[in-house]
Amino acid sequence: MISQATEDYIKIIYKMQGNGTVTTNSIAKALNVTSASVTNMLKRLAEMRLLKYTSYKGVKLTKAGEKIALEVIRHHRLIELYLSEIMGYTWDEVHDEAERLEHHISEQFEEKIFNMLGSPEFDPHGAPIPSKNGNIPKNEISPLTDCAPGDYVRIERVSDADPEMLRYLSEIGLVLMVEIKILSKEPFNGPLTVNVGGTERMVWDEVAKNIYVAPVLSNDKVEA
Amino acid sequence: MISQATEDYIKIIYKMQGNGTVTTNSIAKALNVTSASVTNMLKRLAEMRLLKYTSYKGVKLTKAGEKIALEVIRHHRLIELYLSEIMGYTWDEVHDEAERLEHHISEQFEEKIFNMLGSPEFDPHGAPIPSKNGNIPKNEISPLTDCAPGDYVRIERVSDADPEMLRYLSEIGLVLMVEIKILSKEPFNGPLTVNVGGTERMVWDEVAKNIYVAPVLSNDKVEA
DNA sequence: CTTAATTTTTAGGCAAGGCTAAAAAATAAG
DNA sequence: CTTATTTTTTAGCCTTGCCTAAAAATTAAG
Repeated sequence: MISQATEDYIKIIYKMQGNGTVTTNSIAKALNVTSASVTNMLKRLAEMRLLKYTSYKGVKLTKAGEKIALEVIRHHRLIELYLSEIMGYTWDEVHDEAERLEHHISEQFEEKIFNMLGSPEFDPHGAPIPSKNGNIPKNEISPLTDCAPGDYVRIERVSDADPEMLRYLSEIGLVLMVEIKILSKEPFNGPLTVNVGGTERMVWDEVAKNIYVAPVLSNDKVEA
Repeated sequence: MISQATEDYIKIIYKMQGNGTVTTNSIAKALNVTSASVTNMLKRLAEMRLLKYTSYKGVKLTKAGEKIALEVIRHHRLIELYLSEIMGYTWDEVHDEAERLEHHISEQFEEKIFNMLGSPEFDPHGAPIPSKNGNIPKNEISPLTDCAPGDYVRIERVSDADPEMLRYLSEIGLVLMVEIKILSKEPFNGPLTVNVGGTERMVWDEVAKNIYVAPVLSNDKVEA
């Protein structure tokens, strides 16, 4: 049996691999444990062949490690969607519940909710749900902070890290699939102004960096 | 935070308190650990004031211990019912899934499923679901083994201990709320014959002792 | 009432996963 | 290139829960 701690380490390492080198310290910060504990755990994970670990260098998941990461992430995101779609949770409530349940559901449970949800590809924050065999649905998105005045975009994903932020975002109407127009943008990571549902909103850096968008194509507009 | 092991001990002790003295050995057998482990754990549980423990004598839950037991049991039975009613699990599949999940759902999750299920009082095996404040719904039932020829009874509860047995019971139509007539009974714990849905069935002791029934009252019959 | 059998506890270990404090390695600065 | 700073690892310790083997207490049998 694979422990919850193991799953948590593997998952966080997988996520961090996406953006640069994974260091002992960064894992420690992400999991809120000491670096000494991390070193200790990394050795054990290496022994289990879930990752390659070179002292003082860094860490890289093996195929086996990645498989586990994807399974846990699949569980997490399916559960988030289930809580939101079927059980009436709001998008700021789902993360904490999913964080615990992801470690304890059976294959059968996973299959049931996957079917009940109609083989979904994205969770309530727009994050892709890895398929059973580890494929990750793609969608072309870029940070809202990269937009320029005049752009017409759709919100495709938001970070689920901070529930407070999620509540604020729904308050001002910045929710998934909403289309917004970029009105202005100040230099030096200054605030943007956007038009969302007819209202003009100021979106400064700390908020904007939680939001990812895709351009709305002209034929999409026609369809709508 | 209260650990899963703690919850498991408390729950099993609570259940065993119902039928006689709870001994170190009996706990060990029920949890499939050694008696030494049990002694060890009992000391810690006593320190936490979840039970009174007298060496070589026995064990008795405190109010605090009972409260925890009832919470866990409430979780377990609500989850079982949810899996069965909403997610399409069969009654032999729900126990194992609930056994893990019961330790990891939030108050919010509990409330949601409780409401989705319409404030239910009994789980899919007919076991009572303790209310939030610890009340246990009553229903007057007796073991099928106590029935006499001529009795006309309704199945109100079955033991959920053995999934195999549950599958067998549904196969032969002995499911919850079914009404059966006792046709005959042999002495010395011999088999009963019963009429279930027009079919005559033999029900011997090992099967019968999983089944609890209530007499069907004449006005119930009229209603039906 | 004494011996045998059973139950329970004690003693000592082990693995997981944490921690702190100190040592060692790597990196950055002068 | 040497010193300071930061990062990582070692060493040693702790708690939770489990184990085995042996000792002690209780219960049963003769």
